Amino acid sequence: MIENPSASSVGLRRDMEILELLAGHGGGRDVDGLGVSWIAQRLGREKSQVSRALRSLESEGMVERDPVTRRYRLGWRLFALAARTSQSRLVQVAAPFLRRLAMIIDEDSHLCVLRGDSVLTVLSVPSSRAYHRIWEGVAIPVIMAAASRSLLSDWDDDQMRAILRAKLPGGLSAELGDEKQWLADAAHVREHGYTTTDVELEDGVLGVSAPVRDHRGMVAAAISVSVARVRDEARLHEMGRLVGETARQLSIALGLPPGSSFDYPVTSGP
Amino acid sequence: MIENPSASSVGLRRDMEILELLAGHGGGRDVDGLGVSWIAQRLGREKSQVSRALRSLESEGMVERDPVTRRYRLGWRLFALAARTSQSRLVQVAAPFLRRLAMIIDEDSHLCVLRGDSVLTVLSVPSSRAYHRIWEGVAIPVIMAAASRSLLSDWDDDQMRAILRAKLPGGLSAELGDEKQWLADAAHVREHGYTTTDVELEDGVLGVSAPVRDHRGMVAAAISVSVARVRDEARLHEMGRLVGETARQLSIALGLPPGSSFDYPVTSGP
DNA sequence: GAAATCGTTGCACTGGGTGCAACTAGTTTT
DNA sequence: AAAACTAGTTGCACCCAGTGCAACGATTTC
Repeated sequence: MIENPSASSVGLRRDMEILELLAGHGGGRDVDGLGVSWIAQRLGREKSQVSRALRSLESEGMVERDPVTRRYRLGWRLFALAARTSQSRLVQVAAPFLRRLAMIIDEDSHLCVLRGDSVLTVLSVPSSRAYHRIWEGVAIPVIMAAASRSLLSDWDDDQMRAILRAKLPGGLSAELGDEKQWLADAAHVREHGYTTTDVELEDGVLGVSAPVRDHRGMVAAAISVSVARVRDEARLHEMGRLVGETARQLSIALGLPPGSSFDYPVTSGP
Repeated sequence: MIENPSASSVGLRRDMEILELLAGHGGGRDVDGLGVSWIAQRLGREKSQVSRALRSLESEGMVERDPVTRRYRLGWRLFALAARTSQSRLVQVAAPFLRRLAMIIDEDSHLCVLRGDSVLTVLSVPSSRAYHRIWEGVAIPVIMAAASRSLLSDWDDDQMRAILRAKLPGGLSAELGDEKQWLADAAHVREHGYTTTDVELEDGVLGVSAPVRDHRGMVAAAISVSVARVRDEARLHEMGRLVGETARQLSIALGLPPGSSFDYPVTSGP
């Protein structure tokens, strides 16, 4: 058999597929929870296998079963474990900062981290306006996230080029912006402490992001704000300065020594 | 232990033991993360077994490895799974708690969440008495909801003041109570685990509410009960204690580590 | 009440996990 | 610098746990 270098055991893979399915369908509006047969069919596995796997997962508290509908959903144990991840601490420290930021500029604010070749949003604070999609827990490819510019900002140019080329499957490269723009954006982050992404992610929305550093000065996360397209260039960069300043304060709250070489002043500039 | 009737598969049990160990020692001790041999010894298992299990877990993102120290800690996948479902799970898990509460005190009980600058009621359990308005799916402004006191209870005073001022359009401020009362109510929540709102929302009705925390300890929702105005102050606070205790138990059911700093005892007091 | 759906269980088979030991790699000791 | 020690990975033979099929009980549907 051809070995996957990062191979996972069959049992674990099956369990993870089940958990992922339960998580994915958690946002469903209809009835909540999934039945054994539905999961089995969706996964292309034996009913019996899924039934037994779920019972095991239940006995460990990873899933729980509704006593009446007999449907499964994710369990308390998973949430308890999640609370102990490194992301969890980050979120708790960052929450007040993002709330304040969202209140001031009244736009959706997100906290994103880099995981592998995806950008994971770990905290979303919606603006006061209407309903916006919650991105928490959702991972999107590096090249499609506005926050990537900040997350990758202190990578070598070569490494950045490498990940961009690897992750741009042909045709997409044109519409998603070229390397030069990425490198320029990263440079802007290094100089000014934030960057704006003029690539359209959604209609009429700009991305403003800034890097958050941990105690060692390494980029640990990024604050990303979706800004409704504005004509006023100056106002956009004023927002950028605000995002950058918030990221700087959050970095210090996370243990970045104030005044260190990484704790540079945030300046507003094109 | 002799024999668990609802037995878990061998592989899963081993994986869970590992994850639990990582969770227990990941919470900021000396150095972050655990090594293979240490885990193996602690679990009384073969090194090789632990080594392979951890590699599988890593490939699924359940754990992640520090590239330099080669130590493992809990991974982003746990966080991502939990974040995506905590919302929808809330209602399912909360339902029995609210039903029980409504049965004991025989008043309308509601579960409310904060969305943007509105308070959304996601679950309503009516009392046995006659007709009461159903609030499910209804969003009302923060300043007009009794549950807000609990939902905002661990915000900074500054942030709370900010949202109050921003959302009080002039003339309304007078009749809806002043900032001091809000801050006092929030403080009461932090100290006693619940609060009562003596501002009249409807005729002769008081609002009793308590914060529900998610696995991270953040306020995720609030239980809010409309109590027919009672003369007896002591009875009101006894109800408050009951609401607070229900919210506490619900929090734990949602994954809040029992005994954590957020899991404070609920006390009845003015 | 027949039929369909959903979930669980019994059982023979086999493939993946297990434990031992050898191995590499890094660090400290002599 | 060789030896000794620690940390982690890998090869391999054995064998038990997981697999798939099918039958079964429990509900729901028509």
